[in-house]
Amino acid sequence: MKQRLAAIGTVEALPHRVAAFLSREIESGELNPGTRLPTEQQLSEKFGVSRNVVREAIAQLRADGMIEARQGVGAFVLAPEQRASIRIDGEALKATGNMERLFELRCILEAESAALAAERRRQEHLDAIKAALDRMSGEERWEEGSIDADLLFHREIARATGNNYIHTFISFVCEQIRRSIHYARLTNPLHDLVEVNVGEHVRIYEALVAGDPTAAEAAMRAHIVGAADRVGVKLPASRAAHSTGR
Amino acid sequence: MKQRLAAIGTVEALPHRVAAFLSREIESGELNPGTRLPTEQQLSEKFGVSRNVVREAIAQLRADGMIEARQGVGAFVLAPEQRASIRIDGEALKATGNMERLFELRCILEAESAALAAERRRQEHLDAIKAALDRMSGEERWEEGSIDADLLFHREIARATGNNYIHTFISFVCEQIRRSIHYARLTNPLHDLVEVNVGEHVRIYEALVAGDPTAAEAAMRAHIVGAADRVGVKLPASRAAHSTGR
DNA sequence: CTTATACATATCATCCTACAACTGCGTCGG
DNA sequence: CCGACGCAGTTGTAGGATGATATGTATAAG
Repeated sequence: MKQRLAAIGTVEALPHRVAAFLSREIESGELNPGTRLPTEQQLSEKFGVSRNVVREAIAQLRADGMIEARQGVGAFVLAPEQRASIRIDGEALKATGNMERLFELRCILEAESAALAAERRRQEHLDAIKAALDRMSGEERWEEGSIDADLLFHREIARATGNNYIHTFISFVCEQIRRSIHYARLTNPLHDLVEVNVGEHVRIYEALVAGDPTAAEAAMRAHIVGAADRVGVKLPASRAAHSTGR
Repeated sequence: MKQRLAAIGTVEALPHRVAAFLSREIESGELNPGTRLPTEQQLSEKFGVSRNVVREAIAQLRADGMIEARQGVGAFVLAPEQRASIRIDGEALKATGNMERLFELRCILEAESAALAAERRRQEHLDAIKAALDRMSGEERWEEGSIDADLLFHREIARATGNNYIHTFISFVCEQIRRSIHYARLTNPLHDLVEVNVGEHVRIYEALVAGDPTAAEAAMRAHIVGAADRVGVKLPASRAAHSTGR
């Protein structure tokens, strides 16, 4: 039996499609942890692709920790608890509503990150953050260069926390948001809001210099709510707006 | 019969080794973002493996968002900012200090998560959380079953936020921490602390039922600080301990 | 009958060759 | 000058062949 893989407009590579198919089957519970996958031979026949393609797909899933392959035996589905890594695909962000959720997550992470950074920042961190801020305010319009500087500003703050995980997560989230900005600029004229954006960043920076966690957190929350609004994302009514510190 | 040599210290699979090699080259900056990788042909000669192996290695790196392959052109190193996916390797947690950082991240995420859940939880969420709590307190000792219930408790709270990303992140972080628990139990007798653990969970649950975000956040912070301490992780002196709400 | 050895089989791991699809660039003809 | 075309190089896919490894099964020794 030959199964047709979803062939949406874009020409996604075959291995990716096979991996996505199997991944969905695993996530949805159709393939319980512990069960053995069909052999590569069977899979290649089922999907109508070469074994090479199947192998690449399985290699991906194995790298993601979803399955384990034992030579001479077969490939087995691993329980989520056994997985050694996490991966979040940027593709999934395109679904409606995900942008709001992502901004919400960003708000949580960055607000706390700003507070931690205010406590732990050293001079070198402040210098790096200041440099990004200068690059940002030097630009006339809010475009490629200044957006880079904008994101760098946030990453540098994350770095100042001294926590690599926070830095990694925030870097990732920021990059996802960069894409939405790129998209939003096509429909909205955002240029005249540069001063507002810079002003928000300056307030964050000043709080960091002062070493005031509460002020830094409040400034960051205010900024992210504003930034979300500027790209057309309405944060759900929640504590995200309560930028009153603790 | 001649005994078959047990393959102890099994060699890592070839694709994995190639991927690790290239990955190190990229991370260390020897291969700058934007540069083109050698062709698959050249790489297969360089490493003395088949092109197939090289392809699997590249497929892994591509899945990790490290490189981008364009048909007819070549494979290019992506800047960290351009990566479309995030992956955290469980192996890295073994490094000293990483456990503390992970707990810190967990504290941030879960505290806010609890607050959001207190606002948005529906009856079904409360039921699920209560079920996990009951399963946990039903156990005599803090072992496999009750730890499962413990983590389920936290995942259900994350689910109650209605934000998939939060749920995903917390699920992952929790699973990493489960391992540290398993390890910590080998050296520390933790059993007599069950009541403390359950008590902390009950307070979180009650805050959720009451729909009190501030109390939920405070209870969660207190719990995580306590949990970290019980598995031998000392959270860095920080606002993490200021469970005074906002 | 029990046990151990040898064999057969199934499966993944790797290698190999060939071709298709695509890109970039130079060439050639207008 | 310039556009159409073809060529070489590269990745993507196909399919077979062989090696490595685990598992089951039949066979022979005790």
